[in-house]
Amino acid sequence: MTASQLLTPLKRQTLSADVYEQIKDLLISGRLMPGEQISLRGMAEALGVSVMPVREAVQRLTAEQALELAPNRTLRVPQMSVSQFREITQLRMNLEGLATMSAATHLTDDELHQIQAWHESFVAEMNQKTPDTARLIAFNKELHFAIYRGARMPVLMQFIEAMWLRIGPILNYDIAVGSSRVHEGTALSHHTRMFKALRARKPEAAREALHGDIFSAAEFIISAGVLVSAN
Amino acid sequence: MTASQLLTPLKRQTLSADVYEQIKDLLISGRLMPGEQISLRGMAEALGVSVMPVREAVQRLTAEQALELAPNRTLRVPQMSVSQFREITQLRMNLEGLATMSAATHLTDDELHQIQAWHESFVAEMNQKTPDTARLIAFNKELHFAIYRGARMPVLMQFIEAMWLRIGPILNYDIAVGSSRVHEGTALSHHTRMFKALRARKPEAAREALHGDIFSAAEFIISAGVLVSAN
DNA sequence: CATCCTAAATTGTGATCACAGATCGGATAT
DNA sequence: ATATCCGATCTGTGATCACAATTTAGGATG
Repeated sequence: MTASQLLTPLKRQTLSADVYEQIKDLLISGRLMPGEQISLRGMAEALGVSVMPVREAVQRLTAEQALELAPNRTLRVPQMSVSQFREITQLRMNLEGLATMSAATHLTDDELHQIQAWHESFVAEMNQKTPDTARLIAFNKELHFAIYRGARMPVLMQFIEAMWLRIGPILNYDIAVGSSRVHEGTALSHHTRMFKALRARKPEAAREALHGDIFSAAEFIISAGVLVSAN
Repeated sequence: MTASQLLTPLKRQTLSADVYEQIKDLLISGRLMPGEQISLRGMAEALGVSVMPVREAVQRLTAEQALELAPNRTLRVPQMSVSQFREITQLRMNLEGLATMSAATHLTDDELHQIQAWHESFVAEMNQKTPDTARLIAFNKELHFAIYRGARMPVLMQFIEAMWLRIGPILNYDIAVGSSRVHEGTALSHHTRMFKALRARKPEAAREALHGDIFSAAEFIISAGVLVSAN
């Protein structure tokens, strides 16, 4: 084996893809608030590139409705209405439920251990005196996606990512307001039930636990009143 | 009402969106074959615009996996493997089934009549001595999407369109090879059952008819051998 | 002190040029 | 006649400029 084979390429092939991943991360981890404005030139300057790569990245995110072009020709993170959120919640229960059931029958032992590791990281952070909400969000995401990857359904995976991309900013708004202690306590029990069902290879039980997780989180978000009324 | 309100805008706001719709139509109606190569400059010249709008349109289609960038830096319509097609078929049954059930309870009478009109157009074309396959494909698409629009679920609608965009070229390859008489005969009975169930406001029955439609079409495509073996 | 109007700055969109990598073609050598 | 090499051409990607539409700032006027 030569030395060059040991190296992992430092730079991505295209700047556009790189910029896309960065903005996507900002959105999915919730560091961009709904309604916040984005500027092509501002982004380009902040990233040290020309506007071209930013344009293509933003174009793609706009296509995925993760960003929107206001009639005033300004880009911004879209607001979300209650009905939109309800629809996405219904689709999440359906699609992520399907992925979870498939994962229950396809997961390898290694993958199961990886999932357990993320679950334990989540629990550990919860037990801190002052849990870091950003880390909780991240661990929660890794836990869920580790499961979905085990479904062996790449197209489904893409749809799930698209939904998370759109609800990411909402989750942020939630933690920005603070106080989601109650919900996170219930999230824990759902995660535990889900993991045990996956380990026991029980698809229906795993899906039911997931449904409980998604549903309780959605109820919390809706009751928090961070969503706009009409479209 | 002034005269200007009667006019429908001839030109779209952005050329990019216009180009995107055109290429999307080419793909979804199946006039681009899997493996066929695309060139930015070629497309731009054919459409009479510069490469910029084509770049953004193609970028978006690549993100939706309706086009792919080969390692040789050439753009082409992706091939589809049997496993990919099977996954999309499963997701179609799930998502389009969900849309159909929702439509069964939300459809207005006007929308129901519109669906009937598309159905009858399909039947009429079938009864021609030499049915135009392109028209059959178009009527079939309009019929299905008229139903899905009635579901009142825009996010779901977007996912369904993304799936049709990816299987469009396969449908073409099918009709290009010719001879899908048998399948279309069965498609007709499924459509009739589906329409009657919708008119009777029976969600489960409508979904079952749709499942039959999708499943039989998928079986035909797979047995036709137009899909590649591995990824 | 409030209001209106004008000019400067900022927005996304489109066109053009430059560039590196890959492909294809033709000529040369064996 | 066949293989090989080298240059012309084509590919997508990135940067820069131009433009129209919009917003914003500021000054003049009531």
